[in-house]
Amino acid sequence: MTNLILSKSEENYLKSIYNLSDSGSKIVTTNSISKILNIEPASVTDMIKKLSKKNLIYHQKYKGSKISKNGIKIALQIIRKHRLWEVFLYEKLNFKWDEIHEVAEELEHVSSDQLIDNLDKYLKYPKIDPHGDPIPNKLGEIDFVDKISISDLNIGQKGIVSRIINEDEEFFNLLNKLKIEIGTEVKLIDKIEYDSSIEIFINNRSVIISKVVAENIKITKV
Amino acid sequence: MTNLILSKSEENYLKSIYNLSDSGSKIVTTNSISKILNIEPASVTDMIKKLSKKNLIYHQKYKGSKISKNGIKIALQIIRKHRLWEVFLYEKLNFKWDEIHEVAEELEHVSSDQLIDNLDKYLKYPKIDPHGDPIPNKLGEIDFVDKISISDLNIGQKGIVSRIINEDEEFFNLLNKLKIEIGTEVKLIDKIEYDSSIEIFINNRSVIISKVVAENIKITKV
DNA sequence: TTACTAATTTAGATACGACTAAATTATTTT
DNA sequence: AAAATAATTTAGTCGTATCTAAATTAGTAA
Repeated sequence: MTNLILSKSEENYLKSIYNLSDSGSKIVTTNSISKILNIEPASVTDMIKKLSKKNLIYHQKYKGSKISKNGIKIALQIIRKHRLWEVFLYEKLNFKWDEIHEVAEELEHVSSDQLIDNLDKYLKYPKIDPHGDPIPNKLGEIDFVDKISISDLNIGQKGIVSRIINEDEEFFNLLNKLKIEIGTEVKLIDKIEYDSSIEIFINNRSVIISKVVAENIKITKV
Repeated sequence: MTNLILSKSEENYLKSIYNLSDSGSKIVTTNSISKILNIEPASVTDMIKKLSKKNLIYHQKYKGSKISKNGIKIALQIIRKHRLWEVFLYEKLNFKWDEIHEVAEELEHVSSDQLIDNLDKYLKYPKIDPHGDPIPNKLGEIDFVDKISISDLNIGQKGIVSRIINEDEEFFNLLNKLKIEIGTEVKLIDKIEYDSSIEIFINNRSVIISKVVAENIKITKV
């Protein structure tokens, strides 16, 4: 039963539920789906029933939803498409880092296995998208990803920027100004208790970044 | 009033009406739209009312529909997207000539000017798609196209294959076998009155092709 | 443990884009 | 020119995906 054809809406719900569920492990509330998709809770309830009937999620009334094995499989294929298109837009069509998400949201719903497989090959089977998020392969296998932020380093420790969360332009401009990108080496110099901002050494100089910024920059320790 | 946002359905109707109208000049019947889109005439009538209200077509009850200036403009932008995606699929993703149409039908509805403009640039501003159909530019300007088929040549005259109509695999295989593609030179040797098939000289040998095949291969005289 | 609040679901409505059946108009044939 | 046929439109219905308002349930605080 893998070959259901899902509507664009169903795909969007499933993807959101997967994203909210911490790789399928957590139960997701109706409200959280409502917020992330900007759709009223009552409408979310309707769709939950639909996805439940198709065995893509399990749902307990008033308790929440959990994505099924098959649901995860399908969600990963949608995420695969999204991220491959992001690579295409970024590398081939010269889109900026903060411009790719919106267009990929549309492209991900074009359904053709041949299209995605050939695109994957054309892009030389990329492992991560331009934000550093891992791209599931054809089988739905995915490298799980660092959850360590810069602020989790101890003073004096180094890391490599591996993933940047957040799509918006302001954040993009800031990263650009600081010359922070995937692969950049950072070293934690100091934690400022007062406002939880941190001082880092990066590109041969030290800068202070706020707590929020630090949390959106994930790293691999070195 | 150029910046209407149209649904996928509206776009498909508009494109079909344009295609059936001989570049906007002819009046299009409800039935012909019904046939080409595989949608019941009653439903077509509904959509005609909608497009009429948006001034994309003019409609006279029981008489037919004519696409408006603005309708043409929008239709050409959809066709532009379709054909650019066809070039992409054919040249970059190694799709076969007969596989591109279906996927391009979906991709053409992704709406982002930046996407199409950058794709156009990436493909080096192609003038024709893999079938030889002209690609409208950003302004909607389009090179009009040869309407001469091989069978319109006189005996002994030569032409260059400029356009191949028809998407289906059988036809594709036949062209492949005969090594007919865009740019191939053909010479008319004889017209066979009995069944209107014709004998042509092509790739250093003579072959006989049926009337239907001949009509679907358009040429430029040399 | 009861009452309040927040989350969720139910009920009923709407827009879209399709359908069928029936009515109307146009066209063709006799 | 009337009758038959074909094309088109109208009327009414349906599924999808959304909404609002009201009812129900769960969780929290008194």
